[in-house]
Amino acid sequence: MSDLFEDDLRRIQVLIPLPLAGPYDYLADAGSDLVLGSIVEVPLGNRRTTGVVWNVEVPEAPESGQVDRSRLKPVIRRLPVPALPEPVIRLVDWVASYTLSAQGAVLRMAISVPDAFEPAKPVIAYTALPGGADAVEALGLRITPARRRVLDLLEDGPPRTAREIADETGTGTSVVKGLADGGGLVSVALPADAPFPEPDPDRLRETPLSEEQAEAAGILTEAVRAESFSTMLLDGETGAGKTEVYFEAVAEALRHGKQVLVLLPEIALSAEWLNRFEARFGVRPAEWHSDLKPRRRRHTWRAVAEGKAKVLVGARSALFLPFPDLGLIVVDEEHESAYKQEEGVVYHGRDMAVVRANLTPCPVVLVSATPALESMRNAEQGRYRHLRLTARHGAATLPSVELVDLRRHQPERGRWLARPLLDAMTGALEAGEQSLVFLNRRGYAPLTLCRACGHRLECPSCSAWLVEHRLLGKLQCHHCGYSARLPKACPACGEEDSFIASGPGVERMAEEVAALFPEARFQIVSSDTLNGPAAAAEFVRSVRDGEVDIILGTQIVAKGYHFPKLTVVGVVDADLGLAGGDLRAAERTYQLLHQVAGRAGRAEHPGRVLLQTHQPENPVLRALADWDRDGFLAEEAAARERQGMPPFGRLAGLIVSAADPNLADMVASRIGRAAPDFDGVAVLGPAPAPLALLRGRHRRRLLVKTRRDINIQAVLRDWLGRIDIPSSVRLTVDIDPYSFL
DNA sequence: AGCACGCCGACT
DNA sequence: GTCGGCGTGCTC
Repeated sequence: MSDLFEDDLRRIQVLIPLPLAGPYDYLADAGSDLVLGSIVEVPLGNRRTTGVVWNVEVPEAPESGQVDRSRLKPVIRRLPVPALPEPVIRLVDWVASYTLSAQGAVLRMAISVPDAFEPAKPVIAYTALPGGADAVEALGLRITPARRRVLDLLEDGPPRTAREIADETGTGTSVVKGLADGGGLVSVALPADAPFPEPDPDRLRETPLSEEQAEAAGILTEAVRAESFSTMLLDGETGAGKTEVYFEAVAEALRHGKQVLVLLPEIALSAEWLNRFEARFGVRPAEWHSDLKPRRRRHTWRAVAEGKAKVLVGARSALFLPFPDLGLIVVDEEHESAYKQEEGVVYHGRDMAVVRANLTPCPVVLVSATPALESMRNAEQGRYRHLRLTARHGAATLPSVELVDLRRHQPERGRWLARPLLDAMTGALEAGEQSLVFLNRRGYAPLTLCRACGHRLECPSCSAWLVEHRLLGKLQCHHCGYSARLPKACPACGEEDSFIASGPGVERMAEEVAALFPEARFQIVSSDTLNGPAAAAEFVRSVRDGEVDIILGTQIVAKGYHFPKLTVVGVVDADLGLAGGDLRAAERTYQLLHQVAGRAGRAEHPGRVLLQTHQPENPVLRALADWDRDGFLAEEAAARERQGMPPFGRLAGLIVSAADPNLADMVASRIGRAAPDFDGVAVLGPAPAPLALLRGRHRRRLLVKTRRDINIQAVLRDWLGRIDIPSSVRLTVDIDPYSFL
């Protein structure tokens, strides 16, 4: 290679969206327009891949372990999309460092949009030839029945694609192609993707804000105008009008030409939210979630990157979208554990939203009726500005919450609803009102066992019982995809038809309700029955229109919906989430049951909530009965502080998993033996993880607890970096674990 | 994530 | 004698 040639090429770094620890070095033309964040195509092995320019000024440092210049390959080309904004690049670095993940694995979350980097292909659509069928015939084309239907369809209406024409006329696309090739149709190129309409910040509001709302909205809009980083906790009961308040901040960002990101935990269920947004701003926002079709996904990604999508509502992965001009982030239902990603890069969407806002910089608003303990603590410490909304809308009052002591009010044998709840439901039914029976268990029964020998049906690849789903006629594992029919004979003792269901799920509750209230119309609502926005919308409509008397629901009904005629909420087993040694069991149970309770009596009708429990003296249940959220949080915080648990200390979970149980044990104990031994760091384990077998892999767990002033990532990097881990063994690090599974 | 390399069982 | 199973390791 001549010196002249080498001088024209400079060394740059490109991060590739593969689980690689850092960027690779490539060569680029000295005069090329590559900048930090440019999206490029590069050779990798014998294939090509997409990557992002991570560093444009890399000095030659031959002695430093840098890959030798002679091994570097040149960048193939820059792709025709805007460069990744710098805050996104810094976010990727930050998340990788915080979660101890490979940088490339984090980048994948930001650019895993197949084909988004090429100009969109125009869509060809067809319209009728002027002159109709006669004109077509004049071209020498025969008018077959199928062709006739196509021409009739295109007589009026907009241009349609070949696919649409085929579907609407019951032919194949070949008929359309045949006509078009012969010149019998006019083809037009549609703009590839319809542009995202601009939300109108100044569309009239229907209801003016209350004084309290206006004050909170004023603080938020002021933060938006400041265009600097700040965090606000918008805290108020369901029905207090939190959404209207943050919509004002969204409007203010729009007036300043800024983009807005709204994170929601369950995008599929947010038809309600989208309708409210549309009512306020006149158009629907852009959406981002896992079931977007690839085409829509690509279009949305580009529209965000080009600054054309002004408001985007999305699930946690939307955090990594390339907003060039972000002016506000909202995290609604900030306490939701759905924000925690548990697979791959393990991160918490709410926390990373705060980081994203800091790097941008822009304000971030965390919104909840039951804020996470961490968020409350940050508010108390003055790190977050705490905005409280205290009034509930209109005439609605808080529901009354009663504990039903199951030791005193024992349901009949084989039944789960106790007398006080049954009476309340009867009352609602007679008054023409609705009830919700809440049980956070999908399916018919959580456990199926053999009457003859006691054998329990278990998942072959997880340590979990198979759950009977009678509606599907299947047994299912809720941790992997395993599904099977109920066997005729017991696999352990061979006895036939010996299986009995043990314990209730929502399907079984429906059976009980049907037996006790034969005249009532009921509906089961779980993720099995509510699989998609259309089903969710239909459910909401049928309840609103009074077509349902009793809802049997899992946690899927806990959020977002308000039903004016729902006056009784019964929780079948309020103790369900409290069992087990999970750090956040109490907090999560409180949040979930508070939210479920909030479904009762939202209009003029006062609501009644009945919590069935075996431990009415439990602080979580007492706090629920007294509607004393802050008292509960204070008590919970004190307990965590005593134990040095988050947010008073730092916690990390290490999960070692392998197909071979002995190998998992060996590596786990190797890690345990190498554990650092110094003040402020405690290591528990290794022990079998709560799900000791998951998807065929044996799992061992260690918990690392450190003082708050210790950099737990540095401790882990140093410790784990010295351990030799065979490639068949996987080590997952979970910083700030939420569930201990 | 791909894809090649590499070392042990059933076949034209 | 080969074709091919997927375990292991590398990609600037």
